[in-house]
Parts: sequence; structure tokens; C-alpha cells
Amino acid sequence: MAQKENRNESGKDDCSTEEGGREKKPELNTTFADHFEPSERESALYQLWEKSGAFSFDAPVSEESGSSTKDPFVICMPPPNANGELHLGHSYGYSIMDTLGRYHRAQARPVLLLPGKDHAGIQTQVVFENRLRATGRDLSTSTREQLYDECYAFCMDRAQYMRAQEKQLGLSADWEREFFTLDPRLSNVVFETFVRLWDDGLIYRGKRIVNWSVLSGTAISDVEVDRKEVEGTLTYIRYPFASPVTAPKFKEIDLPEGSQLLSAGGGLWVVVGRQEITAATVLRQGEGVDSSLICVEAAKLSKDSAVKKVLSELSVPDEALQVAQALSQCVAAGGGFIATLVAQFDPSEGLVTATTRPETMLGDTALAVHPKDPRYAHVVGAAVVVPLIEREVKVIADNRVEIAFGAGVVKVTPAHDFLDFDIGETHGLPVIQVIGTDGRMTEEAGAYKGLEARECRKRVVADLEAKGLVEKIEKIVHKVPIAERSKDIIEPLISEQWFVAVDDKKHSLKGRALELLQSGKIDIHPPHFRKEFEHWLKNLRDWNISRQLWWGHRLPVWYRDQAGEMETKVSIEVPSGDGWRQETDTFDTWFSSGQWAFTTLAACGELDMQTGKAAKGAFPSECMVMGRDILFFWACRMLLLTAYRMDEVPWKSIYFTGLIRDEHGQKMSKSKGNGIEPGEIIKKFGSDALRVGLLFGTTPGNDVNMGEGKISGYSKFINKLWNAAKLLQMRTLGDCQSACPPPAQIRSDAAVWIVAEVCRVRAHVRHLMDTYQLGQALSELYGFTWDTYCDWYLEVVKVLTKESASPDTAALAELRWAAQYSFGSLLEMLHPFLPFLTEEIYQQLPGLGTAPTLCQAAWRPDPKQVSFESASGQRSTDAMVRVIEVVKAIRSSKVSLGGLGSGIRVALNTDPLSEEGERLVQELGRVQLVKPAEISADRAVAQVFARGVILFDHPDRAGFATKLSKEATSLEENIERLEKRLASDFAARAKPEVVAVEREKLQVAKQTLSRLSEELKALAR
RNA sequence: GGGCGUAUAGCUCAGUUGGUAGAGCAUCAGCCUUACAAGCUGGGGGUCACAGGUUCGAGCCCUGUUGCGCCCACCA
Repeated sequence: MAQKENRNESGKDDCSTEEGGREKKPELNTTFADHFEPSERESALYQLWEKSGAFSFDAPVSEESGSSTKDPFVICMPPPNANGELHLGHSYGYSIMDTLGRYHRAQARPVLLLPGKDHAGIQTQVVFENRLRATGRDLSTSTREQLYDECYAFCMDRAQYMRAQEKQLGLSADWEREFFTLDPRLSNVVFETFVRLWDDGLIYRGKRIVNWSVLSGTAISDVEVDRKEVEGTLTYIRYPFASPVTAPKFKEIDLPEGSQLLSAGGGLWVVVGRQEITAATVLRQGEGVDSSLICVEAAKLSKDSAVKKVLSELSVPDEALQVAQALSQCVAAGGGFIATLVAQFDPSEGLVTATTRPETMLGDTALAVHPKDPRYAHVVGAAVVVPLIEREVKVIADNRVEIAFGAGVVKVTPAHDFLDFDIGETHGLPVIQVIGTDGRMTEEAGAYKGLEARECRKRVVADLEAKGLVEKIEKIVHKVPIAERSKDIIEPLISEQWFVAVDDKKHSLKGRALELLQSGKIDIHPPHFRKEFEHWLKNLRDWNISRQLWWGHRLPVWYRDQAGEMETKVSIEVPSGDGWRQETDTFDTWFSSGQWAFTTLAACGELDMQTGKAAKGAFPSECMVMGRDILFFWACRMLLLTAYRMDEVPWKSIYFTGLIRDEHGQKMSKSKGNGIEPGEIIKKFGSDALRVGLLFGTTPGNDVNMGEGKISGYSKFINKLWNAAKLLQMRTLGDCQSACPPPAQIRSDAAVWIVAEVCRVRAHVRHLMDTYQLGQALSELYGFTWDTYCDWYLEVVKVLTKESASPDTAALAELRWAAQYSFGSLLEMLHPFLPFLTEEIYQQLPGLGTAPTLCQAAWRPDPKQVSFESASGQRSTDAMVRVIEVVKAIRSSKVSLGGLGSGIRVALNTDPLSEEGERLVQELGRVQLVKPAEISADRAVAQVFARGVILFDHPDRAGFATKLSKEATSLEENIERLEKRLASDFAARAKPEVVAVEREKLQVAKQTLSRLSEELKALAR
């Protein structure tokens, strides 16, 4: 008893004892520091979590929320490349995943955030080789095995560093289940997949054109190719005909009346007039056009035909300005014109083709023109001679040739150009490889053999010039393919590679994947990415999975010479017998990471690959969080391979994040220097601030603009919450060592109100979190914490804990319970977003919950003891809302009345307030409440608000009248609008509840207006 | 050329079944108010890109136009 007394005393005495010395800073009953210092506390808090075992998938599930048979929440987190460090994009993804993980853990679900690192084939090999070279090491002296082992160690080292960064961010991953993509436990499953694909006939080996990086000596995938604009030259080379070709002759006639002849460049012309020019029509000489003229394509110019469209129909380049202008004029003149593309052609000297890579001509096996090109219609099928190498090849027609580019003739080099390779396949052309994998000219290049490609280019041009076969050389800016990692120019060439057939007739991998996707088994956030996903999947082409690298999984393929024959076996283990040697190619890194969704779970025993069963239900995992930029190469492939191996989707939902940009929406890059290092931000503002900065207001799929200003702004929130805790500790919770029991009956309107508010927000936040609307949830919590909780509830707490308050122990107990309940709930809800700060507060304020750490705490249920939803409870909540409205109205009025000071007298003409309510109105509104009659008529000023009228005891009535009449006008307008609406079809057609709402609004507005008018009348007297 | 997105306050962005537009920052006015001046109170500011359509009613749905952006392919 005495103890209890003491507690009550000290709770309020601390404030009152210092009453005398105002300038002296009072001794606060707090252990809280002035500010939360993230850098000092974060690592200790993380250790606390790790020690608690809460991050483990095996952690016991909190029993507070009922059944323990809840589905697990599993994310196999995308493994970052183990060759560097984390960037802001990683922080973003991790923030989302960790927030989801912590949220679901708090819903009493078993949670597995499975971490990992990717070996990242070519990227790592390039990074690692550069490092070795930087130390002066000669790589040729090392064996493949040596390099592999050293690189493995290097990756382990980087992985450790990155793991530390992940922990710094607060990532609540299950570190016991962390994997590296080259881990043998995973690799075996990867190899198995390959073997099965092979057995199913879905793997083939073939000579294909690939992107070849000479520097790294490997083929690289399309997605690892960047394009860079460089200045180059376009060389026009003449290929003489093998035997003379004659052009057809046409008779000459005049241009039709009113026609215009316009040059479109490249020997092409456009005639614009009222009638079409036909093939039989030939333009007269003297107009700059030679005699042999062929006409083709015509396009009508009507009112709604855009000039650009006509130009493209005619295959005229947009740059043909003169033509464009003329066409515009014709369109403006009302249309009805016809534009006809015509051409001149002089075939005697052979065909001219343009190229940026003259050296590849040595491998030409055809020339190609567009089948509709008027200039070359008659030469299709003719033979031309490839100069220098003196090879006779045919002219073919293919609609992939663009009429408008260069001379409209393409030299076809199937071995060294992707388009040419395709054209070659269509037309059955031979493939002649003149550039080797070492970047030097091959045997096929004849006299040029052994030259480097660049050198050969110069020699070829010089030799052609000597023969007079170079028409002209233009400078052009064009994009050349360069290797994303090694930065050298890609040389497309033919090489033997391993492929996965993705659309096999018997067993279509992409077909099955597409089925699963379209079955709706995967929730996609944002939803519109489904279309894009399908689009990519549909357009997937056979997948080259081999790389000529030493870093990665070596293909489980074995060779040996057997009596002069090459024997090939595909198996995980070395086949029995002697003389087997393993394929040297390694897998494309996406082949292994494409199986991440099940290899990881299999490796940690959560998935049985034989039966496909996951005992604890970890597969398929709940969610995948992925940057939208890798949808194509990762999401597609993961779905493809998981569908194949498991006949199941890899995840139940996929969340695509946008990209992180700088504050001006620019891409972050080292060269621009606008990048943000997550480590620096954490050092400066703390992990919580970074997380909030990244998550606030984000929506799936949309890019996030990030600047330091945004983070420093949100770091204010951390201070705010810290101070809220400090206040509660000082005012009411400082003496609570454990949770206060809920009172049997709650008398305080404020207590019911805040608890009800918290429950309402919790329901809403749950909904938002369950539907992956993290940004919305955070924003909701932020607003609630700041506006409702701090600016109203804590102010209320201050009033109710003032020393002048009656020492009512029951009331105090009630207050403490409400404070603990509401603040504990708030911390629980904020914890997924701000884990460190909330945990620190939780640790410092005992009694906020029963779990040893907030990270393990399940969200508390709505209090059963308090039936705030009952009729009486609802009234109580209403009562507090009324108090708030009154105070707001008073404050607002005071400002508009010219800043009435504090302590003025105010009377309320509304429903009576409770004792507590009156006290709150007086304290928070800084007024003295009196009865209406006590305010003398000549000093009364009335302010109408939604619930009634406030009478102010104030002499200045004149200025106020203007304001009142303004309000009246706006009310009248509002009423008019509402009445008009209710008189319209609206009343009959809209939903009844909507109509009712509008009626209610009208009634309130009318009542308010009538009160307002009365007050105005009174003022006028 | 193919696919997709986006346009809302001065800036950065929310706005999920269609019901009279929101936040943060910035700005203006007023506050030392014993948790926080990294704070508090109040205010101003928007024909929701443009043009049509569906609907009683459109920021939201449909069509078209324009600007910006992303991804893929491509410039021989």
C-alpha cells in the first residue's frame, strides 16, 4: 500500500518540486537520453535480436494470436553479387523484405527470410581478374582450379562484408540458412536439372552466332551487352556484277499537272500530286532524274494521316526535310494527295553497299535488298563478286532490309552479324567465319589471315580503294555493342554453345510456365506487370546457357576419345572408365540463380526434391521482391525452371520494385557522382531513417527519387517518437515495471478514444500490409503517430497528469493502462519499419509488452475488456472527438479573431461535455469555460462550427462579421450544390447509402447556416 | 520499330472496387507551450496534361492527341 502511494506521489511530484525554479532545467524522472543515437545503439540491438533466436525459421511462434498452424511466410531473397558491396537498390529491396518479414512475424507466422549471395559468373570473373592484374599477377601461370579456389575465397570475403552491411540495415534474415550459389548443396540440384533437361531432349549443342567478348574469351548473354555511341565510318563498297545486268527501259512522259518532284536522298524521290505515278510512268529528263526510273509504293495523304506515318509507309527517312515539309503542306491543304516513291537506278557498275565493319566482307555470302525496293527489283537473283576474296554470291530479297538506310543493299555476313545470321538461315546461305575467338582473322580470310580485326579493317579499305571500289566514306555516329563487364567491343561470331530449347514441340518449357502464370496462381504487384511478364515469356528464345569462363558451375558433361570417336556423357559424377575429361564451359549465372526458389529450400531441408513436398509449407515461397529491371532475365527464367523441376510456381506473389534515382529523377551512377552510399546514410542518420526514407510513399513498380534531404527529413520522425516515449516515461509510465492490468470499466473518454483509434489504425494497417501497400501503411502510421498520437493524445496525457489533477488512483491506473496499450501497439506497428528505435524504446520502457524483445512480439489483440464498440463506448469515443473539434474550433477562431490571448472566457452552446472533457477544452484551448449566460451580450462573438456555437467574450465584433458572412456565403453555395444534386437523377439512380450521406450533409449545412444567420443578426444589432 | 509506364499544389509524390482532391517539404501569419524549435497552432495555394465518350456523377473507366520516361530490338 505504502509502496503504491509512493509511486503515485513520485509520478507527479517530480514536476511540482521544481515549480519554483523556472530557469533551472528540471530533473526529469527519465533514463532516456536527450536523443536517440543510432550509431551507438544499433549494433547492440541487433545482437539482442540475434541472441533471441527470433530470426530463425525454427523460432517458436508466439501463442498470443491463437493457432500455431499458420502458413509460414517465406522469402528466398534475391542474392546480391558477392563481388562488391551493397548499394542503395539493395537497401531498398531489403527494407521491403525485412519490413514484410517483421510484419508477418508479428502476425504469429513462422517467417523465413532466406539470405544468400550470387557467384555472378562473368561479372565476378572480370572484377577478380582485374584485381589480380592490378597486383601485377600473370594470370596465364595459374591453373583454372587455382583461380577458382582463390576467387571462391574472395567471394566468401565479400559475402562476409556484405552480410555485415545487411545486418547493419536490420535485416532479420535466418543466417543459419544462408547460401552461396556455388555451394555444393545447391549445385547438385542445378546439375540434376541440367541432366534431366538433357534426358528430356531439351538441351542441344549448336554452332550459333553469339556475342563474343575477345577480352574475356567468352560468349556473353544479350542482357550483358551494353551499347555505346561512338563515331565511326560508313564505307560504301561496290560489288561488281559477275556478268552484265541490264535495267529495263521505260518510255518518257511528263510529270502530271501540278505534281512536285522531291528528293528523298539515296537515289530515291517522291512525287506528290493528285494522281498516282505507275510503273509505266517515267519522268522526263532535265528534272535531275536519270532515265531509268521505277515507281513503287504510294501512300495517300488524308487529313488525319500524320506526315511521319506517310514517310514510314514510303520508307523515306524522317530526315528528308524537304519531303516532310511538302507533305505537311499537302495535308494542311485538305488531303486527297498521293505521294509516290520513285527511284533511279544505274546498274552498270555493280551494287553498292555500306558497312561500318568492312573487314567482315571477307565472310560475305550474299547481298540482300528489300523485295519492294524499286531500285533493285530486277537484280534479285543476279550474281555479284565479293571483292578481294573474289567470291561469287547471289543477290537475295529479304524484307528485313531497310530501303531507306544507306544504299538499301546489305552485305550478308552470317558468321558475324545477328541479323545476317537469321537472313542466312532463311535463305540457306553458307556461314563463313573470318574472325576467330582470339579476335584475329582466320584461314578463311585468305591473305588477311592472322591480322587483328581492327588492323584488317584498315587493310581491306586500303585495298578496296586501290581497286577503285570504294564509293565514299561517311562519318557516322552509331552504337556499338560493348561487354557490360569487361567493356570491350563485342565481336559477334560463330561458336559452339549449349542451348535450352524453351519451346520444344513435345515439351514446351515456356508453354508450361505461361500456363502457370495465366492460371492466376501468382499475385503480381503492381498488377499491370502481368502483361509485361507474359510478353517476355512469350518472346523467350532458346537460351544459351554456356559461358567460356572458369568461374561458375562447369557443365556436367564428359568427353573421351574412344577409338577415334568422341564419346559424350552427361552426368553429375564422372562416368566410370578412364580418360574422361569435363566440359570446360560453365553455366550462365542465370541458370543457377533461376533455380534459387527451390535449390535453397532443398539445401536447408525445407523441400524434398524427390517428392516435391515441403513439410513446413515453405515451398512455394510466399513472395519474391525483385527490381522491375530484371523481370525479363530473372523472373522469367525462375518461373521457367521452377515450372520444369517442380511443376509449380516459384512464389505465390511477386513484388516488383522501381529503381532508385537521385532527387531529380536521374539514374544514379558513379560517373555522375550522384550516388548515395547506404553506409554513409546509416552513419549519419541511422538505419531506421534510411528505411523510412526508402519506404515512405513508395508503390510497387514505381521509381523512387532519393536525396539526402528526404532521409534527413524523415529522421525527424525518429526524434519525434523518441520524445513521445520520453514524455510518457516522465509523465506516467516511469514507475510501471510491468504491464498494468486492464481496468474492468473505463471512465475516461480519452482512454477509450485512443485505444479505439489504435485498434482502427491497426485494422487498416493490417489490410495495407497484407496487400503489399507498404508505403501507404507507413504513411498512415506516420500521420497517426504525429497528428493523433503526439499532438492530441500526448497533450491530453499532459493535462490529465498535471499535479492539479485529483489524486484518483483508479483514474491513474486507467490512464497508465491506456498509455501502455496504445503506445505498445504503436511500437508494434512501427517496428517493421523502424526496428531499431522501436526496440530501444521497448527495452527502456518496461510494461509495454510481455515478449522479451519487440521483434518477437505478436501484435496484441483488440482489448476484450473494453467494449468501446458498444453503444456506450461509441458515445465515449464520440465525446473525445467532440472535445477535439471544440478545441480546434477555438484555436482557429482565436487566430481569426486577431490572436485572442489565453484565459479568455468562452461559452459552448453544444451538448454538455463531461467533466474530463471540460477540463481538456479549457487546458488545450487555453480558455476559461463559462455558461452562455455569463457572457454579456454586447461583448459576445459567436463562432459556428460543425457541432454548435462558441461564444467568445470579446469586444471586437466588427471584423468578425465580415468573416462570418464569408462563411455564410460559402455555406449557401454548398447548400445550393447539394440541393441541385438531390433534385437531379442522382436521388433516383445513385446507391441509397450515398444519397443518404448527401442528405445528411445538406441537413447539417442548413442547420449551420441558420445558426450562422442568427449570429449575424445578433452582431448587426 | 515492338512492349510498358507516367502526367495531380512551387518541389517530391500518395490517392485499390467511380461519390465535392491529400501528405511531406517549401511558403505566409502567430507562438519559448517543462517530450521534441529537429517543436506547436493556424492559413494560402490544384479547370487532377489536352480533347471527346460512358455515367445521375470521372483524378479514377473507354477512345484519341501531346509531353516525359523505361525496357527490348535495330542502324548493315
